[in-house]
Amino acid sequence: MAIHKKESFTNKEQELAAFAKAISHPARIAILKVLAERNECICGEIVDILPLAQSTVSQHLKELKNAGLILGTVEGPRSCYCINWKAFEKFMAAFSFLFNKLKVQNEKACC
Amino acid sequence: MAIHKKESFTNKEQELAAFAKAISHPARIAILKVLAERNECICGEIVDILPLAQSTVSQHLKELKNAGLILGTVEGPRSCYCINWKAFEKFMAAFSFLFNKLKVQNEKACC
DNA sequence: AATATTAATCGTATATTTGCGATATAAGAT
DNA sequence: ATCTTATATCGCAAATATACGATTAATATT
Repeated sequence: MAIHKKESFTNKEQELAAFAKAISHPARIAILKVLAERNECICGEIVDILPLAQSTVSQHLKELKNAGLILGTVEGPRSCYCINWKAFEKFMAAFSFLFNKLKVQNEKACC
Repeated sequence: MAIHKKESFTNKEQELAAFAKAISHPARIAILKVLAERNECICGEIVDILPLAQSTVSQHLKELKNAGLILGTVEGPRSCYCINWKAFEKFMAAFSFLFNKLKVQNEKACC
């Protein structure tokens, strides 16, 4: 790749892309689903549910956390995660804004 | 990676992830924006607008097309693209369904 | 027919992602 | 103090993604 071109795009474009990237893996979607189903914050449970090694799950959790989609706190020897609904709503709004706004304009396909 | 684990997840999880992956790059979001702004289907215009080489833009267009988010037809020596609103709506619905449905259940964060 | 224009594809270099085992860390239990 | 238990991190291998220039293909133009 040699040169990063992502910087040439707008902040909004980058933010939306980063959000999409965070949920662009089925494992991370599965994790979000588990976290959303139980209000109780889980962690090791996710490892049991997903067909992935503990280290891999931990890595996916880290990515989701870095993207701001989940919150995590240490509770003794275990970690408690949950969905950050606010971040989620923010991104959903940005998403809808970008594409619904535009949709009203034209609607019909041309090809 | 050696072993693909994506197959271990549900179809819905994979579809949603694939959709997210398609829009997980700022260049592709920028392309979608351009296509949505003009009902007229563009192609070479995108190359002029984006800070990327023609081959790179073509590659991004291909990915968007493969993901079903845009439609493309050849018009003589040029290609005409436009947004596939139906696919977009379908995925937006799946998206909202997955996360809004769950959101109603609990709403409050626990961490 | 020869040339220009437009876009797709090929080949290639580099970067990033994904996944795992091994190890480290940190707190609770014995 | 030692031993579990739970989780994060490190180091590595393999796969994918990103980007570009060069080439090809297909159609208009001259």
